[in-house]
Amino acid sequence: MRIIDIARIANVHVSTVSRSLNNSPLVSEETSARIKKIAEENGFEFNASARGLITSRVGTIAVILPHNFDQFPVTVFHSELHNYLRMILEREDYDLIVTFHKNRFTGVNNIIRLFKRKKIDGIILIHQVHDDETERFMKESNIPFIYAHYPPENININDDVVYVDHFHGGYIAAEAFVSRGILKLLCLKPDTGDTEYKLRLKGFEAYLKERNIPFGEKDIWTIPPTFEAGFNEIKRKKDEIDNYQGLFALTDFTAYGALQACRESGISVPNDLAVIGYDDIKFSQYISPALTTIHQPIDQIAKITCERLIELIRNKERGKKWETKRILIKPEIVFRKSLLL
Amino acid sequence: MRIIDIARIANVHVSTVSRSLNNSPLVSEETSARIKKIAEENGFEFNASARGLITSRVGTIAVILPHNFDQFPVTVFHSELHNYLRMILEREDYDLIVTFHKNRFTGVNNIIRLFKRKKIDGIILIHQVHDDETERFMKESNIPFIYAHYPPENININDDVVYVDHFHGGYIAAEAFVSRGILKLLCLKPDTGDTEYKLRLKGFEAYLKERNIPFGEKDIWTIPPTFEAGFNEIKRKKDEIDNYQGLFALTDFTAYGALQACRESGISVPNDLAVIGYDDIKFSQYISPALTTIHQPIDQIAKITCERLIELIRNKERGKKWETKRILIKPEIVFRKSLLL
DNA sequence: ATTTTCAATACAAACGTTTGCAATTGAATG
DNA sequence: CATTCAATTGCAAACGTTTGTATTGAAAAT
Repeated sequence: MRIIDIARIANVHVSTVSRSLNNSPLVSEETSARIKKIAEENGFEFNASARGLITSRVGTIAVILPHNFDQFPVTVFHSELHNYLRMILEREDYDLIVTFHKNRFTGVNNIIRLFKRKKIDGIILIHQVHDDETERFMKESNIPFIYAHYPPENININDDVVYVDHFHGGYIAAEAFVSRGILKLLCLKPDTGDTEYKLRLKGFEAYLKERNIPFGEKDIWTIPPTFEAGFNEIKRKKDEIDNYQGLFALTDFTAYGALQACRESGISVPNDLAVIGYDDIKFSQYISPALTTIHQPIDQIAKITCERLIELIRNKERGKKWETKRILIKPEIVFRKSLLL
Repeated sequence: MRIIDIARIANVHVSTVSRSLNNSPLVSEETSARIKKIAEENGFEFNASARGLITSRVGTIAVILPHNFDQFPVTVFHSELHNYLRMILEREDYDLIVTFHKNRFTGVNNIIRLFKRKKIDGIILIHQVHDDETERFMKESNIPFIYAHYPPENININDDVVYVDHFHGGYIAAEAFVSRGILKLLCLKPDTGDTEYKLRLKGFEAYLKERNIPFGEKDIWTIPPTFEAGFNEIKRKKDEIDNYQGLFALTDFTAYGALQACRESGISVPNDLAVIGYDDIKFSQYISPALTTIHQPIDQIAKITCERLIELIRNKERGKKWETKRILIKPEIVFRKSLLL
């Protein structure tokens, strides 16, 4: 069923059908109603190829993921984010293509390729695109795009971005400890140097400084962001642990490792050592003891990102110039067993 | 850059360029080489819309997921599967559109809609499509499709399917217990009635029967497939647990709950009670004690599914009739702490 | 009664490919 | 030297839309 078939049935020209189905005001009410009825009855759907050929609008949004596919906890986070994005864009009738920045086999830049081939309507970047080629391409081809989740420190000042306030996350973690009289604090920090981790730590330190609570370099242990690293570090430095009352793990997964090491070493959580994680991966509520942690509002990130991107796409369609926006989401702490409310 | 631009540079007709870039034998070696060089230099990509308009082949495969999006462990499994699928199809230069069977807001059947609009090349179904409308549509429109992961009992005998041998999974679980002299066995079975669970149980029972090991209705506890249900059931029937030496949880997540209940109830795993789960979700290696479980070879499922689907697509393109195939993958047991090797 | 205006509709070109068929080569055959 | 043939290449229609412009007919303005 094509619009020309509908045209024949309705006894009008194809262009009238096209206009009707696209809600153009250039068709009379009755004609349009008649056409829409016929289309409805026949389960008509536009041929996206034909349409895309002319309009370059194909009803598809691309999500670009970073390439650390096999780093387990990262994957969980991205999958969740992706699921939410899909749910939201479903409502708007957009399809979602998920891809990595570069094809690992051919080395081809997927963003550029996708856009050339399919005329993607918009792009959601879940990681920083560091290379100039891509950035230039996106700017030149005027594709609406938005960064999601990553802190804007890494991103061009003029790009749109929706991000979580990692500084604040660290800040409220410190607050949670201190307000409970837990003052001798230790931090497990990933060694990957990502900005988000740095910000979490800065927020943490900022609060402690405000309250004049001693916290220095020696209280920051830098390790890989893995279960194993968390486990080993706590086991290895078991003796030093006795000096601390609270542990802030900058990612949940390290916290799990630490928790296990504590159990095996006879350190009672939260009595001997209170623990706060960061991320609120779904498993954190099932681990034992259930982890108190800073919740990353994935659903919010997804929702706001989509809304903003769709706004950008609409702006572009109307040829409207737009301001870039940086939208900030405040994380919250969720209390469980590893640090009681 | 369009093929006509390349044609001008190469001083040939567009049709020659098209044929060259599509590896048609109707172009001489030198001409073709010249054309390909120019295309390469200019970073040429076909316009998928124009191409799709004619060929109905757009380089897109759709993955249809079930709608239990928010059931956590299910999501993890699907996300992993999806990730693998993406990796593999990336190599073949297919894009992946992920969608649910029906749009939850509009009620529109996404499979039918997608195919009408975009002329999807092939479909991977991660759940059973129960409704006749979809099934009829797929058959009539001759779309290559394949079921992945679900047991073929639910699926039309004439459809392609790649699935895991759940029966065998149950069988080797029983074998693992029995060969270690653990004979008084309990099974935690999900109450959802999915065929895969039934098969796992059947395999389990089959082995026990072979060995004349008593195992009856009272040894099967039927509960929701959740962490909480596993936890509560064990806590509630704590006294009865003393009669058992081994627990087979038909899904890892229930096993996690059971493990936690054991810890809180002073039941030592694996000494008092050995535990085997099913799925091998990534977390099973981090839970404490690490879970011995039946591994679902997600990577294999993904790989084989893709290979077969691509074969189906090729067959269709060549107008070849093909036999349907049912491909079976054997799961394996992975030993950790909850039942020692 | 004639012209102007306007809403509604029709016409036709364009989007970038693919592909059956025709035309052109140059060489091989009779 | 005329003919056949195969290998290349060119031509043009087709795919299903969108959209600027032209046409229509009737109402409004002169």
